Order: sequence, then structure tokens, then C-alpha cells
Amino acid sequence: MNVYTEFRREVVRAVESLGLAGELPLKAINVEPPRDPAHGDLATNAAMVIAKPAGMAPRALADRIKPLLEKLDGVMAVEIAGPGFINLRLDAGYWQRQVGVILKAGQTYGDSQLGAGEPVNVEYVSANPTGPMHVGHCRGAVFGDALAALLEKAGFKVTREYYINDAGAQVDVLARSAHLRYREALGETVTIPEGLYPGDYLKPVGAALAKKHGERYRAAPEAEWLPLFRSEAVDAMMDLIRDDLAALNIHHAVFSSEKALHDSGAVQGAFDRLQQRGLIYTGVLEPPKGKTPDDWEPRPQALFKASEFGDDTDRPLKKSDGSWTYFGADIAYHDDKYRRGFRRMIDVWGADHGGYVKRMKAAVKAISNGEADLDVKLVQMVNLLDGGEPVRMSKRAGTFVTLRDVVDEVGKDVVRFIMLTRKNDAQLDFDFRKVTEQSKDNPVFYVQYAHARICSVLRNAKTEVPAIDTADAALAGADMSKLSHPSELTLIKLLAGWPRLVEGAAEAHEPHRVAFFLQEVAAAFHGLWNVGRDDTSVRFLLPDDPELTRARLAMLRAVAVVIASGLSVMGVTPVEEMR
RNA sequence: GCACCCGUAGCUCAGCUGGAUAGAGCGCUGCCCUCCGAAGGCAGAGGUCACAAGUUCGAAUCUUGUCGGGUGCGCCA
Repeated sequence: MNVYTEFRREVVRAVESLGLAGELPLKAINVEPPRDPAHGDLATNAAMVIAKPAGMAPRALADRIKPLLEKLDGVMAVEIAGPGFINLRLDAGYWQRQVGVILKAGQTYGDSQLGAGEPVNVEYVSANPTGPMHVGHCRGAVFGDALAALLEKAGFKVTREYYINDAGAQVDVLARSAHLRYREALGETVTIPEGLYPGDYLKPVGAALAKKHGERYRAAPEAEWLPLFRSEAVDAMMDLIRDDLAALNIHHAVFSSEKALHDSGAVQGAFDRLQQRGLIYTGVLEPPKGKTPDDWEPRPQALFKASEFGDDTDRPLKKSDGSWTYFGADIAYHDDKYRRGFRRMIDVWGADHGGYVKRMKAAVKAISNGEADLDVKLVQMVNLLDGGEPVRMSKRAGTFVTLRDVVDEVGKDVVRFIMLTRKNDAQLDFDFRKVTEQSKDNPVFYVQYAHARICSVLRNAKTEVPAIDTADAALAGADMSKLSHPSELTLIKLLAGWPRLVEGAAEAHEPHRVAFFLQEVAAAFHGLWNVGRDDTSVRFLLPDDPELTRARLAMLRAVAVVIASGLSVMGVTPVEEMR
């Protein structure tokens, strides 16, 4: 329960007690902080949204609600404004008490029951198991992981999942590339032909295969070694990828294999179920307009009636040779999630897969009879820059930037924070120089600096005002009514908005809001710090006034708690000092 | 041709799912450091929210259309 949901409940209760006739849209009632602080602490639209169905003028209705709200605990004044807003002013004590609430809750402050323990599956990264992760994978990885943490904080039961595309032609290419490296390890001189993976990362894989199998598959026909090499190479690549992800502190709970879906008959099973419901037919697709392929030939294929579920056209499940399309397997994969009990699924994809969203949503609707909800979050490209200049990347020239390169260069915390400083569907510039700069332009530094400054004040308190016990539990008992400076109240109100932000961001699947919120908190804190620079009475450590100092330290700890809580959602470690 | 995403201050971007006079950083202008909290601070200028209709008490936000940018479009994954 946070400030806003608490008062929303009271407003709804007040409206209900009026005994108005008609269907009242109570769900449309909201309580939120007004944009203009001059309008008070809380504003509700209740009178405006209820007015019409109740057959009253909004302001007249507001007049009747007003006295009921005036009686509430913590409410200092109620005003009716504009077209019928009801603005509440809370007494300072109400806000000041929030400091104690935050300190008592600690890291759990902001936790919500919104999700009510409902299972959510978040599938992210899912990079092809053909090599180490490159920088392009970073954003989706960080986004998915932060979204998962955010949903957990909001009370959902989250499963972090990775889909291994180990069934397509690309893993045959991988196996052949590994076979070449295997022969190389056995002493041959090899050149990697066009179309195979040239990367050095396959050398150890080849060496391991040589050690394990000796000469056995050196000159054997492909059919004898391909499945074996494929599976061993994929395993090696997944180890590589898991290591890369670990460098970002990302750990999936479930790894699902596309190949396993084929082998177990799950793909056929999902196909059969759709067929039984008459959603599959054999047909011929129109060629795409405007981009007519030269080799287009109309061919009959097994098609899924995606257009009945909101897609633009029906989609092929089988290729003309009868084998499954990627989409066919992907339907089975989402069917599998559904059968594992997930009614909420989130997929995180690169923006280049945007054209795939409608058909996947259509498929989930179809397989679940509309019971399951799939949200697909597309993450846009990251432009790598160095001092404003684009970093040129080319696989061939060897100037290819891996995820590991980036993490080694700037650190996991910086990568994670910066990747969340834009909403997912906007492009993002990642400038190696800027992200490590110690200045206000750099949001990572700005937020971390706030946390470090607070830690520093707490450390100094031990020597400057040694009488004060700086443990959270002790600080929570301070006389918060001493926190009466306007800048202090502004800061406390901001902190009290954290639980509300968690819920909003979780519902919208928008972890970037956490990053922006923390920048606001940091700005408010730095601002207060600077007030103290000119006006010594607003400083935090005042040896002549231990009671006030105690209250201020409590407030600072509350700021640190909220920052640390937000950073933990983002997967960033708060620092205690800047170096 | 079609679909999806985007279009907000000179630049980079927020805008809490429809609220009141649209915000932040950078840049610009003007003030503020002998020292005690300047890896800065305070103040100011800067907007047809791409454009046009519509929905309603109320639109940057929802709908439709137009313009501009990006991405994608059967047998790749």
C-alpha cells in the first residue's frame, strides 16, 4: 500500500458512500501527484469521471465529496479546482512519517502485491548459439533482465527464459566450422571458406573435439559426425554465451531448446491441435508487393490462419519441402510455455524482428484460446560511439565488438545503467567516452555519486556527531517533524512516489522509468546538498543540534535506500565511494 | 505496395496509459568561489508537441488521413 493507492481507496469509498444512482466508472478514478505542486499533494479526477453517469455537474459533485475527504487522517486541506479536480493537501507530518516507513522497509520498500504471485515468463537474449555475444545483444539482455526484476518487485512470479535456436541451418554451419577447427587441431592446415564461421572462438572447440575423439571423424563422411559435432559445438557455444551473460550478472532459470521441441514431437503436437480446430490449410501465398523476388514461384504450403487473429496474412508453418519453418517451431515453443502454466508471456526481441510480432501474437491467441497474453518488447539499435565518432564494426576486419569487450571496457554497472536510459523502442547512443565521464551529463555517475555522497556523510557523522547511532533501526526513531525545510519535503514526497513508480513501470513493462526516476531523486538530493552550501542551517551534520542531525540522517538513509532499491531493479551495484 | 516503430526547445530525450500554465540535461545569456560542502550552484531566454480533421468536460497521449525518418515483408533464424 502506498500513498496513492491508499488515498485512492478512500476516494472510491467516499464516492460510494454518496449513494449515487447509475453505473459509476469507479475504475476510472485515479489519484496522482499534480504536475504543478501549487495544486497540492494529491489530485483526483473522481468528480469529473463520475459526473456524467451520476447526472451531476463535476464541481457540484466535487462539493459533495470534499467534506468526506476533509475528515481523512493526514488531510490538511481539500480544494476544488479547474473543471472539477479535487486537490488534497496533506499535513507535513504525514510526509515526514514516510521517512520512518522507508527505513523500516529497507530494500523491500516499493515492493508491491500488484502481480499477486501470478507467473510471468520473460524470454530474452535468445542469441543464436553460433558464437560469443556481440554488443548488439547487450540491450535486449539488460532490458529483459531489468524487466524481470521489476516484475518481481511488483509481485509477479517471474521465470527468466532463453530460447536456444539449435535446430536451423546455422547450427549445421557451426558444426562444419567446428569440424574444420577439429582437423586443424589434428595438425592440418585449414582455410575457412566463405559461408562458414571464421572466428577464433571455435579453435578451442576444435581442440576439445580432437582431444575427445582423436582421428575418428577426421576423414569420415559428414553424415557420421554432423549431429555429434552440432550438439557438442552448440553446448560449447552456450557455455560461452552463459559466461558472457554472467559478466553482466544475467542468469536465466530456463533454457529451452528448439531442437528438443522437434525431437519430442511438440512441434507436430502443436500443429495437430491447430489443425483439429480448423486453423490450418494448404494454400499458396501471394508474393510480397514492391519487393518481388526474382525467384518467386507460387508453391502450396501448410498455412496457419493468422489473419483470423489480427495478422495481415496467413503464415507458413511448413516449407514447400515439408519441413517446419522457424515460425512452426516457435508456435510450439509458445504452446509449451502455455502448457507450463504461463498466461502472461513477454518476449524481448531486436527491432529487426518487428515484422514477426503480429503473427506470434496471433499464434498465442490461437493456441491458448485467447487465455494467454503475449507482449513483445522490441529493443532498438544501439549506436556505438567513441567521443562522438561512430565505432566502425566489421566481422571481416576483426573490429567486431563483443559484449565482453564492452563490459571489460566500462564495467557491468555502466552498461546496465546506460542501456536503460532510453525507452526500449527508441534508438540509443552508447558513447564509450561519455559513459565513464565523471560529470553531471553522465547519468550513471550522477546517481552513483548521490549514493556515495550519502554514504560519505554517514561515515563523517561517526566522528562529527558521535553521539548518534546511525543504524537504520535507530534512525527510524528520529523526530521527523524537524524535516520541515521545503526542499526536504519535496525530496521526501519524491521518495514516497517510488512504490507508485514501480507499479506503473511494471504494468507498462517499461524498466527505463526506473532509471529516469533515480535521476530525479539524485537531482533532488544534490539540490538539497547545494542548499546547505549557502545556508549552513540546512546542512546534514550539525553537531550543535543532534536531534535535527538525526532526522536529517534518517532522511538521507531513506534516499540511499530508494536509490539502492532502484539500482537493484536495474541490476546495478550502488557504490559507497567514488574513486 | 503493405505492416510495425518513431516525429516534443538549437541538440539528446522524459512526459506517470486522457488531466490543470508541456519538463530535464546539454548548448546559449546573466550572476555566484580568499576559506569553512563548486568533480559546481542560481536565474533567464527558448515550443504551432510534424500537419489536418475527429472523439469529450479536457488530447503531446485515443481514432482517421497526410508528410517525413527507421525497420521488416514465402521455402533465414
